[in-house]
Amino acid sequence: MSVRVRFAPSPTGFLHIGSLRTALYNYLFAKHHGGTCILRIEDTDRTRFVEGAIEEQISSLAWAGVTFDEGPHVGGNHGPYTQSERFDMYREYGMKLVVNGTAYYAFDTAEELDAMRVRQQAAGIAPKYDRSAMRNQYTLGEQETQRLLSENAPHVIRLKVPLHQDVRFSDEIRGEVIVNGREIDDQILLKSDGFPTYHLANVVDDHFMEITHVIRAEEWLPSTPKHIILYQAFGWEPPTFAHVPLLLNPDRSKMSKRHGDVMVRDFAKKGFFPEALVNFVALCGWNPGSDNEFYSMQELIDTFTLDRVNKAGAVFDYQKLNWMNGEYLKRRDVHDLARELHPVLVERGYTYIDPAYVAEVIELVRERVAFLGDIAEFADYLFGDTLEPLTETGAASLSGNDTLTTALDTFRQGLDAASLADADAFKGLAQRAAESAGIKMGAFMKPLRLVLTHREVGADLFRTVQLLGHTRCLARLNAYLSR
RNA sequence: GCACCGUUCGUCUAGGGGUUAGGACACCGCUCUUUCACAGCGGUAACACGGGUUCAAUUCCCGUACGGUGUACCA
Repeated sequence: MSVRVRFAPSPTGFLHIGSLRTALYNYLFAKHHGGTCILRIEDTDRTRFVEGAIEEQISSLAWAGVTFDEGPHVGGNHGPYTQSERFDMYREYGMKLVVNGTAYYAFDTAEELDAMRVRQQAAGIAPKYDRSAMRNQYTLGEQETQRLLSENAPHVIRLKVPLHQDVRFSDEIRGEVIVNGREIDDQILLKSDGFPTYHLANVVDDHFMEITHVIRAEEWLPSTPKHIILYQAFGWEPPTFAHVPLLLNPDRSKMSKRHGDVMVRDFAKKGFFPEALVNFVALCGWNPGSDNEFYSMQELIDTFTLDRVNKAGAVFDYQKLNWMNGEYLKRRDVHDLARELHPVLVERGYTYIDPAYVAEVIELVRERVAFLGDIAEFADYLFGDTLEPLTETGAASLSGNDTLTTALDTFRQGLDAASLADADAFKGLAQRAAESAGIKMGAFMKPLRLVLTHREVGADLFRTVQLLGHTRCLARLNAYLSR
């Protein structure tokens, strides 16, 4: 049987980085096995629906390179792929369970349920639907139940959990999991608004969409026994489950907004390369058993297996992600990068943005920054005519030093006299200028950089001079010397 | 509280009955290009604890501790 997996987000907002990883693992697993990766929208909670969320999530996924073979946006022959469009199915299958005695009607109000939980907490017992004391099919009797139903009294359908039975399943990542039936709540399957809960919809859909492997976040592990019971109640074969570990905050709680960016769109906006993010996130909780840390999507597909997914949650290390992005910056094709950087340079109003020139600048400085966008800022003196003002300490280090001024002036005259073209020639010129003024080369380079770029750090100085060219160097030297 | 899941350097991880417990990020140091960086080299740093099993346990088993998740008419 061919592998079929699904990623099933709910349209409640932007795509979370943890969701991206779950989607990625599904995608990698499917592609590794030549299977099918399906997108399903779980929009059964009408109160949390966010307009545009589906489109945003799909585009975030596509940005990262995760695409789907079936889904609301691409079709497929197991649709519809949006749960709200499958509304009738859930009612139908929920009713089948009522008929076969594995689910039942309940009429409790929210207040009654709250009161029940308060009572249970006060008594020190686990909050759980009390089938024998609440208002339901069993306590009310068939007649009263039918009467309430005929009156259209608000009601839900609950799963009748077998109390004296261990529920067991084998998780691909965690192994055998066994839970006693008495620990499992009589979960609501159909809400009073007629919509299914996640639990029912998920099981019905996974069955009819012929899902073979459910790869989802660990937070679903505690409710999996309910799903197993549902499969049993329907007489269906459950899929294989694999619960992947959570992405964590530095304090080891579930990764959330409080500690930094968590939405995929935020990472994109910050300038992360999708390849770097995917590479990094794939390695958070999985690794192929090799020291290599760099994987293209195809290499991930080739090497991904569930048995190498870790059990423990992984703290999301932003610092290491930055490093990885820098590595991609160093490896990417400079001309592609120049093209990508172009709009930023235009926006900043720079004049020296010829593609070939920009590529040279990128080549020169990219090993010093982690983001492509940083280059515009880092090397602004190479893209524009005007310099940012000197810092106070920079200005102070230049002032009141006549020999330095002499050396700078000598360097300027040398530039003026000859048309030098390569970095070594500029270096020779600088050496002679320093020597004739009687200062060390080392003492000359820093001020020279300062005058030419108004920065204390930067790429190789003489390559910088070369890229700047005679005109701009002269202009800057003159501006300083005649201040 | 109860249930489930987890625990190798600060972080991501490799490993696995007998290893100098490996790599990466971060951090520190050194070297180098007569500058700042980059790079290269080196360093600090881990098997949560207690019992078993075994000739031998970080590795297997059981507890404990700690942490996480779940405990909704949310997903």
